[in-house]
Amino acid sequence: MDQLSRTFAALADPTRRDLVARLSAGDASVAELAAPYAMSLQAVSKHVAVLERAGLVSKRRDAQRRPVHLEAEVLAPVTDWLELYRRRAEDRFQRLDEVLAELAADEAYPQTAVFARPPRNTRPEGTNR
Amino acid sequence: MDQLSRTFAALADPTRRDLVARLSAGDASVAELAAPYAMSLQAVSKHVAVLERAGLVSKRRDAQRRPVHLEAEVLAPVTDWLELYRRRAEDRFQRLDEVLAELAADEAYPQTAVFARPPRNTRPEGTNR
DNA sequence: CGCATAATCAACCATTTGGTTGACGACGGG
DNA sequence: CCCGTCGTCAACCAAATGGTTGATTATGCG
Repeated sequence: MDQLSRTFAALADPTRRDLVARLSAGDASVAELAAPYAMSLQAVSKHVAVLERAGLVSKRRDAQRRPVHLEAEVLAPVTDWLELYRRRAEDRFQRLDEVLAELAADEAYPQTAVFARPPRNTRPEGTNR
Repeated sequence: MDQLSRTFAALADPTRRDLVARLSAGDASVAELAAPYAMSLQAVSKHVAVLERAGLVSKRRDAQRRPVHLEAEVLAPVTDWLELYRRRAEDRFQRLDEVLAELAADEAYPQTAVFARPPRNTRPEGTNR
């Protein structure tokens, strides 16, 4: 699994998002993290391990405790990905010449609408597994 | 499953992210979307359904075709969530008085480090399922 | 009408996921 | 030294995921 998939998957769980939220306020041990939840310590330990595999979190070593630290900078690429395609879609939506082109296309192919015009650009990123 | 989890989960798959990327360039039918992949049309249809359940995509109706349209605005809450906690972590990292407070705490509780000080704020968002 | 195309539905399968309980290893305090 | 705490490892389980094939439903074209 690629990095971006691991990160999105890690954040797709409400418990793990809550862990990230709490860790944004400061480091915490696994036991401290586990306390509020109605689930076993082992389950929380697994959640932390998922965050760690995604690079979202790291563990120090302090006696028996393993203080967990949020690596907030790895959130940036995720934001970047989201913003790239959100902006791309909105830019396209707002461009006037595009709208005019669609009108022209509607005249040329009245029954097959906009989407059916000759393909323009497909697969901006090669990302099939 | 909550909205944010559905969105993150939808984007955790490379094929689905590729679909979003391609749809950011314009609407496309399911068959058009399926063409580049080494998988069945039904599989792609399922992927589109996942995106639709997450609200990332909508389908129009045009004869037999179901042109798929990217609803880019639902990406915004995801970006907002990410930026909130990234910024919170970085702000904390940069605040000088925080650093001084940690030093003071280290003197008060020498063996139990920073993370073990009296809890400050836990659970900014109630999000355990 | 009858056929080809677009898409979904349905059943099935293998793998992953999120949780459990139980056992174990590492460490520090009395 | 021994006990209690912190954390992980291992095995297990139910449910969700990502794919398959086969059948079914709409729709437009000749």
